[in-house]
Amino acid sequence: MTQEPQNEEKKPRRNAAATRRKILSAAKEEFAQAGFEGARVDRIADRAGVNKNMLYHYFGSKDSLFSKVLDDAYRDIRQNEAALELDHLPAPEAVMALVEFSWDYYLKHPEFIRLLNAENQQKGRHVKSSAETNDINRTHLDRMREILKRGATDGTLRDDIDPVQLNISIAALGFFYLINQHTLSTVYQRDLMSPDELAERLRVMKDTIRCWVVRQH
Amino acid sequence: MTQEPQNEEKKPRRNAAATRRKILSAAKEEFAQAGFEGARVDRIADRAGVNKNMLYHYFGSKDSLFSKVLDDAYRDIRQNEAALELDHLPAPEAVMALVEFSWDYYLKHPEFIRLLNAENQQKGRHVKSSAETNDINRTHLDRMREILKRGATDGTLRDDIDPVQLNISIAALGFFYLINQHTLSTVYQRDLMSPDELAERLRVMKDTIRCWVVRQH
DNA sequence: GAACTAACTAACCAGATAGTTAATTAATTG
DNA sequence: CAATTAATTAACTATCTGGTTAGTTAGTTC
Repeated sequence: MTQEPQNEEKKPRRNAAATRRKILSAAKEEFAQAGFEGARVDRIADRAGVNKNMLYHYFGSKDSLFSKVLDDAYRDIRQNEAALELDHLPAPEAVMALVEFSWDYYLKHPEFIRLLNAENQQKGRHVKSSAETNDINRTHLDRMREILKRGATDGTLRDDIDPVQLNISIAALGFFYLINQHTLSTVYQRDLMSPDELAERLRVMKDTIRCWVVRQH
Repeated sequence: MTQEPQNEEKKPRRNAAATRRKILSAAKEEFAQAGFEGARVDRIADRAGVNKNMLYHYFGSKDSLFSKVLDDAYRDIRQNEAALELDHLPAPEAVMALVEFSWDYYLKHPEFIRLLNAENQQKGRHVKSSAETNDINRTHLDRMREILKRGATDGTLRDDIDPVQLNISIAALGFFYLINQHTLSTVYQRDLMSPDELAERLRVMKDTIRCWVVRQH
């Protein structure tokens, strides 16, 4: 009894699942902070509190580890997005909800945009070979297509909006602001990350997108 | 006479100005391609066809060299922008001209957006200490402020548009599309860099911004 | 409880990395 | 033309890099 404490979770000295999890979490942080080339395998191991060889044991290489981190990141944002209940909303409000969602998600998960950035610096070579991520994003596009169709039919939205262009613009307005916060804050001499400025940016984004997609009467 | 050819430019074996220029040009390419951490000092020297120590002789360090490259990039885009003759245009058209300019400039100078990206990955630490870049960008903001004031006065533009937000949105819609072209093309399964798609993106950007800034009558 | 498997560790490696040193040589100047 | 200065080179260094090797040890299975 004394050997196995009962009211604490058991701490086996070996735990493959936990080790994998710790590595993935540490890798996400490190890749987001430093980019792919800037990330250091030793630093990931240190952050995870794990021997460096464990990364190679479980993931094979720095590249494969990054691919896994990226896949997980895409899955998480799309799962959260899919959890929104948009079907009962009027089409214009559904679009506004998506603008708000992507902004909130970027703010809550700053590592997401940095990982995407890192991947594009690598010319998207990891994401190209991920069938899963491709599936995930296809349904994401389909959802927007549905909303636009619904809005075009009931006359609330324009009928000539390309869902790809719209998705890109929604992401762009928030993503660019956040990823370039350092140069922008310096150049425009304003703390663009203050709560007031963040709220204002969301207002501008919604205003801009609404104006573009809503049918003018 | 035969020693110094007259109809060719002289090629002195030593040429400080030319060496500096070659280093800066090579550094711009390398930093844009690989980011700050990913860039290799040896590769810059090779590209420039110059001994590595020349970089240290003229620029002191990898960091200072990057700062210089970044400053030059900002100066170039703002100089080109300032050369536009916008005063005689109606305010809405002046805004459209600026949307078109930034898009064309990004396409013509893909290294510019990649350098900005690299700098933000470095948390903007180089640009913070560049007084010149700050000056350059202040006049860039003033120009937009003037256009908005003119448009608000003559009733063609809304009078509640923040020039900072507008500048950011204009940059965002193009910048994001281009910097993330690899993941976006994969995810949406479309070659977003084909001439047709590029033209369509400019159309969407102009449509979006016009709709937001123009006063609805 | 012996045999086996998978988790884990430590020490190591070859090549790369930013930056330095010290000497050489071409242009300039008085 | 001698002295000086600035451009240029090659060789070097200490440290870091992703990845490997070879072994040890904790759980599991039969």
